[in-house]
Amino acid sequence: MTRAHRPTSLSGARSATSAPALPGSGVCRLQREFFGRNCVEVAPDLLNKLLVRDGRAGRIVEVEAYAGALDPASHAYRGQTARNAAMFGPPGRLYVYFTYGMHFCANVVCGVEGEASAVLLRALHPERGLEEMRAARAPAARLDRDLCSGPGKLCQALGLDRSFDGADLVAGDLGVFVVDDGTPPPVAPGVSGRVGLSVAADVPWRFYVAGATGLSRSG
DNA sequence: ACCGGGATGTTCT
DNA sequence: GAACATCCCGGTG
Repeated sequence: MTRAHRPTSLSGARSATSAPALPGSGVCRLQREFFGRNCVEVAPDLLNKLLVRDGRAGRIVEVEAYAGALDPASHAYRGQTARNAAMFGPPGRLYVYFTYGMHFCANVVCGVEGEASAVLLRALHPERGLEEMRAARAPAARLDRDLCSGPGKLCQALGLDRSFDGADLVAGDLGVFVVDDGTPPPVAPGVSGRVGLSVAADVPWRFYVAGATGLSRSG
């Protein structure tokens, strides 16, 4: 995949500056205000943003919204626990949980503190650090399009685990943040029911970049 | 292409 | 003890 420009400032962007724009490029980190809206609004707006973790980055191509206490499918539906505590914190942080005995999944907390509104990151288009991603996903992912084509896969590819639970994406804790490189979200994103749920799966809160390579299984 | 089963361990009932 | 916001591999059409 070709890029119009290579944002060289990405790799070195490690410090917790509050400046919205990185000097010398149209690339900017998303600030807390971006996440402080309802998950159903934030979810499609996250499409085509970059999730960055140190030298690795992928473009977000598939997400799902989970609406806290109002949503039977949300981990927050039955209130706060040790596991889901990060979701009840301020927006702009990660909620990372462990599931099926071997996989991690990452959410972006949004809304307002205490609301437990979140967006599950389901698939990325790999953009940078592909060698590291391949190493992290070996031996399973044979094709690059399978590196990040699912919520568990993208966490494995970027090395996101329990230690990233609660990481602040605005400050760039542990080298993780979300970046806008000027690519707008799709005007008409794909919309469908949510994947892998036994309750409230048909709520149309899955959003994806139509036609993108590397969507998850049910994409 | 599609489907079925097993892996694996944390969390909550 | 059951459920789980999953993934991978090996079967079959």
